Amino acid sequence: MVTIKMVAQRCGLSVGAVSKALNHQPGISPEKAAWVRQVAEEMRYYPNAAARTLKTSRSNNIGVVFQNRLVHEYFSEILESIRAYMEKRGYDITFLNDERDSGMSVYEHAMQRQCDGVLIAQGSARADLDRLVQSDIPVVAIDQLFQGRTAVLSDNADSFNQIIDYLYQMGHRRIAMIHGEDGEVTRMRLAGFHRACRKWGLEVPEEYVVAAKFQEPKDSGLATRQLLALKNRPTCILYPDDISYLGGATEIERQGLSVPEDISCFGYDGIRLSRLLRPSLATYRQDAEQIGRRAAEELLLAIEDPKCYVPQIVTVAGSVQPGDSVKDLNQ
Amino acid sequence: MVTIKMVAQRCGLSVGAVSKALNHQPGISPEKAAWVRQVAEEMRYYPNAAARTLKTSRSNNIGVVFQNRLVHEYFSEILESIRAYMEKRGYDITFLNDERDSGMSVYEHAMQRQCDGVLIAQGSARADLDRLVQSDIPVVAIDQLFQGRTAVLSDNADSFNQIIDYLYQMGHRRIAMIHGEDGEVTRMRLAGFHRACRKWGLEVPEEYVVAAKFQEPKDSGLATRQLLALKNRPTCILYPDDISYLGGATEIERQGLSVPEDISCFGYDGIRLSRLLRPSLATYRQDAEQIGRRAAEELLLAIEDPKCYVPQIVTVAGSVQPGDSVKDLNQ
DNA sequence: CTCCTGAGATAAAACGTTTTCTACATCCGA
DNA sequence: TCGGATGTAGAAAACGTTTTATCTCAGGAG
Repeated sequence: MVTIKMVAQRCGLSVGAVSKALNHQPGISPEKAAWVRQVAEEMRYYPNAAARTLKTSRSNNIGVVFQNRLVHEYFSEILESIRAYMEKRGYDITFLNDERDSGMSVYEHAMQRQCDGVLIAQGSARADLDRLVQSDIPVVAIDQLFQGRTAVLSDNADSFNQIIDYLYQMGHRRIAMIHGEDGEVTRMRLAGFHRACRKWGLEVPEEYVVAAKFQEPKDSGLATRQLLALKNRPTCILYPDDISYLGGATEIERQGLSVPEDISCFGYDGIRLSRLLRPSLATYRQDAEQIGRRAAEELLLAIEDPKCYVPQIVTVAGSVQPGDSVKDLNQ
Repeated sequence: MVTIKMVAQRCGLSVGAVSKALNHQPGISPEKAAWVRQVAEEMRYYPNAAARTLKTSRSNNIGVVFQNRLVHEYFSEILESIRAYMEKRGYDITFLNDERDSGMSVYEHAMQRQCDGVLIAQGSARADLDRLVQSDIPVVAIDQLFQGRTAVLSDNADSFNQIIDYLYQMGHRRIAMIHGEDGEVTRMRLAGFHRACRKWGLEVPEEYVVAAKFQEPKDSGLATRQLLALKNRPTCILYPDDISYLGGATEIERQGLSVPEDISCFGYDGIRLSRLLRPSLATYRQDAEQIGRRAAEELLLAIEDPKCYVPQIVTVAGSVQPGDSVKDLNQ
């Protein structure tokens, strides 16, 4: 490790002078400063992160709490987007885990590592997060709303406006919805769904709305069976995510039916795979890349000027991705 | 932030004494030490990571270099497994990026952050990694071989032993293989494929082996078209990964053929999705969870006793996951 | 010629730990 | 009773920075 002391020695200057030069601070002549910077670069000097953090209490490190949702493509994309953006801005990212043996909370973990800010991209464990959210560490949440904190998410309500528009134009009038666990996202989606249906004058029998879990093909399979058993069967089923659709499709086939001939299906997320399936999956594509980037941007704003930062709810537009899983009933 | 000084003050002891108590070091009476620890816990004291790192030059932080493969389920699973294990062992993980604006290499980045060790889980950018690999930072690589460094990967050669056994028993004699980019993994797989075919006396015409890229449906689609155009068409096609299979399946359907009636297909990886497809995908399931865990274990061994650690190549067993995409030709 | 000003540089403190070195009792054996 | 172990505690240095306060030395004004 080459330290600032070595650079100072080589330059024949004091440590303080070198520090000023490297940080572009006054108190050293511009020419000498430039020279020092050049020498430092040649020596491949990079300031020790720990020392700098200790002194300045800024770590250039942001924490991400992610739970185990890493394996869902939608979240992976978000994380990748965050990573790429933060990297460009000179920040590292560290996973913040709650389940440590030591009874450390996420908040304490973040404090201990002196994270400049934290991104929350998970649903459960609210209790543990509260402490963090109420602290004065800058926080931005994804797909989740916290009092007084910025949240970034798809326009879940409006998405159903687009979706129902699309389905209506395809001639669908009996549309059922399988939704995920309760939470802001689900509530927004349900509201959007009902509003959009009302707009077109579509009736939504109570039994057309059935609960399942996100990303659980088995659950959505069960829900699908329920819907298929109805006397007045829907012509189209909306799934809470693309993976759930796969569970539904399995069930549909098991009943001797086929997509989209006997029943149409519509996903959510628009993971890469949806386009590769046969029939290709009509779905609502969430712009994960954008969601991640916006979240990162907001967090940096909050970090750089906490006093002036005003929290807000940022919605990111997605779009209907047409596909063969929805039959055109007009023909 | 509650510091050790506050704890010392509260206990009426010196900072040094408290430090010894907390770290279970001699030089303080056991009873008093226990009491100090209790007080510290009550005060919710957690040692400042930066200060500790600065002093001890151990960060309890390990670097992971991951490129943009985050969005591939196989790698996501590995990462998640690593994360879970490291967390249990009290380590945090930080992404190490090469592409920083500052001309910092991965090595310098790891040094700057004082990473106790680094996990490499990517393919390209060898040049940049060399410096890291040749340093004396503990390193473990996944799916990649470095001179004198531990590598963890599936038994790519033996996997084809199992795969060909399975296919042979299903009556297949003409088996084609689409493989990914050149590299250890691909080389091992090709060798294993040829060896297994020889074992069963299967002839492998040159045109049965065609190159594509990993995780690129379009590429594998092209390769598939090539294979389908052969006079002596194979009865089964092996794909470099499950996602590539999807590209192949699209092409097969486009030609008016169907899986598995006209041609059987076999994937690689065994991502969750493979079981949800219809027809379900026969594939080789890599034990990503185990791969991640073993890599993490090895890295910690290397960290804890660098002198005694001996690098090795760790192969993790996977298994054939049968599926409907392979037709039983015996019937 | 002296005094003041201000720029440019240094010295030193501080951040929160760990660790080494030193000091002080206490206890035991002679 | 005294000297030397022994065990417990404190003081202080160090890790590599940043930052504040202090110093030095020109140069210009009076």
